[in-house]
Amino acid sequence: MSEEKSLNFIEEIISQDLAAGKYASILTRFPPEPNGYLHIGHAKSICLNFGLAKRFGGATNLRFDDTNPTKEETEYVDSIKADVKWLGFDWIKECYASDYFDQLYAFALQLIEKGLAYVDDSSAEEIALQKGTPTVPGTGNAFRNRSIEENKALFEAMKAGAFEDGDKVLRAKIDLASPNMHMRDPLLYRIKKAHHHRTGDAWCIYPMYDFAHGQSDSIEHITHSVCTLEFIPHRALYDWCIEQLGIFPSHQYEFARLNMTYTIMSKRKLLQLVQEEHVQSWDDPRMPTISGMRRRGYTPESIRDFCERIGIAKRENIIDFSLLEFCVREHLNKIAQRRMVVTNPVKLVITNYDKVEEILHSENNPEDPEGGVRDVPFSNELWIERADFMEEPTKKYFRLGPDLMVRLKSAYIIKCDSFEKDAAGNVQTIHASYFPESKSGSDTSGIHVKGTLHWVSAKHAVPVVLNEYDRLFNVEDVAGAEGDFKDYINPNSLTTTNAWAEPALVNDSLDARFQFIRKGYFYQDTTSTKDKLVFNRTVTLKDAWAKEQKK
RNA sequence: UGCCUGAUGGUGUAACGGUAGCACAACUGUUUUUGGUGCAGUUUGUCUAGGUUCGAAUCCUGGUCAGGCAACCA
Repeated sequence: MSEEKSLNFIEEIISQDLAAGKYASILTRFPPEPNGYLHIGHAKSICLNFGLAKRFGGATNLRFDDTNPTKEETEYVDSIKADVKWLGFDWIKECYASDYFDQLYAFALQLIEKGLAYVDDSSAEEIALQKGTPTVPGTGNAFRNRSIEENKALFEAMKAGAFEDGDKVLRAKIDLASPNMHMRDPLLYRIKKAHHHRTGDAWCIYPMYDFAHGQSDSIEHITHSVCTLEFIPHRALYDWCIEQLGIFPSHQYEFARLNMTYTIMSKRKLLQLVQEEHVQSWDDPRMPTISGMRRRGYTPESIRDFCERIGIAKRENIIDFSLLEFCVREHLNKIAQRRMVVTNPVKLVITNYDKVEEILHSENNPEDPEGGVRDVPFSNELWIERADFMEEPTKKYFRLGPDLMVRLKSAYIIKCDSFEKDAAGNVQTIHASYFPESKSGSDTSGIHVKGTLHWVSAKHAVPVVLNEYDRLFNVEDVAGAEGDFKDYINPNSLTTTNAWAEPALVNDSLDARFQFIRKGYFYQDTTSTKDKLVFNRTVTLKDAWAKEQKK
């Protein structure tokens, strides 16, 4: 822990609490509802909650906020656990709000007995109407004055299944004129005759968020309950419940959720993308989900680094996607194995190469002195990138063209002597001669060239499929843009191409990170097999030449 | 018309009454067998009007702007 780094406002609070002796140690929690897959916004919360505990010597619970059976599934529980683990965090306890249903029910009874809760027979519409508006106080109804005995009997009957969905609700009796809408007799329990993924059909009444979350925190003795800004108005109710029940005083603190350019962070909208098949699945590499990012090739380290860099504050924010890309490039640059892959090939024939073939050696990672080298076969017929040849080169073009010289990476310097075109006028074959004394590592040619090209020996090349991704949306602020967010979907977010790769890739591990030289960072897709290698582009390399060309 | 948050370069985030710093982005230059990486550097900022103070991004008052608050969702 560096003393240089300043504390964010939550760390500030915790260190003060600890210094004041308010707690012996801290306990945080990460409380997802298992109704979808985790996304990068959750990663921010995960890194915060687990990071806080780690930093201050505490622990973190993983708690599933499963109080709405109609939206939640075990599939989501499993994916959430896998994602948190993959990110590199361990919870001390795995908890479920549904484990507290008995206790929560008892709490509700306590409130009824204190005259602080009542059963209301009104419809949802009537209740909404009676709540008034932010500027007009709400009005009560006759149900508000039911006796404690009647409320108790009615609530017990609710639990016993005597009523149907929507017939009755349990509400707290607080203040119908409160300037805080959430204090205007909020709903505590509703009837839902639905199957719960964990409690099955044991219950037909389920607590609302406001009656489950704070109490769950309290039951677990969470010291610092950290959530996002939209829960600020709920805090008064959170505190009210804890106070009236006289239970462990957990405290809620709020920070601004993550927003990022060119993507969305709403579970509802992400679900829509999946259901309407704008993407293939929750773990589609274009999705901002943890599982999508994992499949795309992001490393947990880079995501943690990103979450560290964006900081924690209370103001709304929208983070440049390029910061995430910076983080993943920085990590991958250090660990990725370099390989050569040609995507849009054109044939290069070395006319004066009189050997059949030879094995050259190329470093696996110039950033890693221990990284070693690999064998790369070389022969007189190679594939190079079509974009690396220009019939009439411009001034700053450092690649191949008539009479121009370049180095073939880890091989020889060559000079273009001639080229052939097909009937359509496309360059088909390039003829070049090589300088035997310019061999990499033992170059005595004295020739200096500006450009170095990647290449693949044609007869040794193996076919691979590349999935190259672009941003999912074509506006920066998708959530803030007018109209339907789906109008801004980038129709070209996925490009799949066939390419030629050097043979080493066939024997590489499925989990290895690659940099295809001059192309970008790639990671094998979950569908990849030895017979059909499929790679996903995690992120491109920075491309100064592309920028230059745009000018 | 109410209540609650917040406002520092293009984007984030620090500075806790005492030199507005850091990162990303952008732009130079340099190194380089990846137009990658590395290295050096440049540009750009305290919402506004008053007040307190020797001194204000920071404290006070008014204003402006942005976001949130009424779901039998979390």
